[in-house]
Amino acid sequence: MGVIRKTKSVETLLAIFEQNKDAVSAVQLVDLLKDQMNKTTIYRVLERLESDGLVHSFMGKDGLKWYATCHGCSSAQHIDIHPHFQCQHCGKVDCLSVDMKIPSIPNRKINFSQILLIGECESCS
Amino acid sequence: MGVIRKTKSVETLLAIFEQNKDAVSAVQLVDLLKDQMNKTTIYRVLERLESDGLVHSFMGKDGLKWYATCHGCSSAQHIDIHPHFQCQHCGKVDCLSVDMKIPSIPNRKINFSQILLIGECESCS
DNA sequence: TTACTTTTGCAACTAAGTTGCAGTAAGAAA
DNA sequence: TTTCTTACTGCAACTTAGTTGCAAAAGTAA
Repeated sequence: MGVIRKTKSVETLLAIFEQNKDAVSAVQLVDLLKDQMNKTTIYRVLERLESDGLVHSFMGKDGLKWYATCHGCSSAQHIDIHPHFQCQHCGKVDCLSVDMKIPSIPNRKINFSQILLIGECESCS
Repeated sequence: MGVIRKTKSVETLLAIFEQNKDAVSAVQLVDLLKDQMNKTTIYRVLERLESDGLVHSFMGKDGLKWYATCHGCSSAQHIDIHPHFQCQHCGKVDCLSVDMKIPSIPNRKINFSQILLIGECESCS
């Protein structure tokens, strides 16, 4: 890990994440890039980008995997844990920069969290 | 909705939820009951129980659907929204009775939330 | 260029959850 | 109790997200 080669696929995906402030689902990427690269490649590149700390992943409300760029993470640690928002109507997801206090729970060690707020986005309400 | 018949399948599932304080995944139920009822039935009964306010569902960290009994909900409204905890090692999930403040986000209407805290449970740490 | 290693494409697979339809059983009405 | 209606169930086939194994291609360092 950490030795990512700068291949065409990697550059293509990174470019998409740079342009895109919102999160992008794996499914969207597979569809978007279906003429340019194989879906297996997409899933594997995303895996590599994540383990390298360039993007982070989380689950959307329907059990699909979403990805977005990281800020201040590395392969050693994903510190950029923040809530996400998903619109019930259009399905769009984005990262929120608010920070929510994680309570401590007796007898359990909490390592990270996935907070998804669900509702209506600006264009849908 | 609201007109649930008390069939054998419904009673079987409700009995499991009564015995079980932890949440149960659909997959676990399908496996547990594979000799007693069809998986289609399980998914459909769960759907009915949820829309009737008897159980609530949410996504686990691996994108599987989990269910747990509701307290104080009805078909009209699922008020029993609380965080869940999932153990990274054994995969077990349970409902937490802490309550977390949901921030309000400009330009977005938040209807509900899915908060999953991930870490190590008592028996795994 | 050579040699080595990572990355890619392909095809086949896995697993969760869904759908359509015909048959069965709850339970209200007679 | 029997009848009738409608909800419910089982089956088989399907859909879809994501994974795996392997051979071929492309990075990279020397």
